[in-house]
Amino acid sequence: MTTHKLTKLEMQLMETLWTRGEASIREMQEAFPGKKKPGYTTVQKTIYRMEEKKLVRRTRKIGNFHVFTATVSREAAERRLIADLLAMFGGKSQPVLAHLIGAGNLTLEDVEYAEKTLRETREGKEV
Amino acid sequence: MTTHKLTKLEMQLMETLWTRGEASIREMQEAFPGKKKPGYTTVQKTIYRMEEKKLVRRTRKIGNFHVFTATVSREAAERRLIADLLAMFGGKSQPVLAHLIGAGNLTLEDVEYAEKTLRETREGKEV
DNA sequence: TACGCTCACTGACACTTGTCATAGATAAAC
DNA sequence: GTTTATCTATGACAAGTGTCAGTGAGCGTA
Repeated sequence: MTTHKLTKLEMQLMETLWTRGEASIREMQEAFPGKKKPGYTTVQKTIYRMEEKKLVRRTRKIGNFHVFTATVSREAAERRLIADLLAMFGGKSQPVLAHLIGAGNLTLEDVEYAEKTLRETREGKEV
Repeated sequence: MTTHKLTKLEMQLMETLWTRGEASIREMQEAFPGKKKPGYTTVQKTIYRMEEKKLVRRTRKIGNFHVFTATVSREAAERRLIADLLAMFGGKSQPVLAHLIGAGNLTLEDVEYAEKTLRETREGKEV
């Protein structure tokens, strides 16, 4: 159940795989967000290592190159990141929430929605 | 303004410094949470490195040993962790919030409080 | 004062990660 | 079929981190 903890670079590569379903090394490198794309071989090496860690898998070969797919879900990877962050906060979510609000990019609507969800879950449990 | 990103071990050592104000190597090692305390020299080495990174400072010497203090605030360190996590989520807080709720250790009260805070902030801005 | 315990400091090691460089294979174009 | 461009695959390196081991210094007590 417990997946590896992904680094930022790994997450960015996975992003392409998660949204497209599959991609080649070159595609992942060119789809890289932001200005600073890593070199081709950097992406390649990283993907190879992710392959050893069973995070991705090469599914087929088109002409000269391989096509990769993610073998862990975005949900699982993200969950792992959150779990690790929470561990840093002694397991308490509240301070994390406070920081998210402090960061400023959490709207009132987001929180209202979260509250509604929580309330429904609680009611569901109480029944 | 941008502090170093602290590791889990570093955060746990800082925890002692933040709550007590100051501590010796031995104190930090013994105050370590959980079952698996790192060895004395491990803590020592880590603190020395944190000293080089200007995260802690030795303030005084009692008898044989040194007493350390944090030179970065808990707020700043935590903010940095959140910022880095958010970067992994493409800068979007909402999915993080969703995971926090999914993790289950975020109470309805926490969210209600957060909502109130947000609402007040918004009203403050609109006035 | 001499012994023993604790601490300081340094060096070393294994792993992980991001980064290149290079050599060999292969497909595509002429 | 030979050339050219693109991949593959492997090796190397510098940082950063967690972990120990060993050596030397200082304090306290008998």
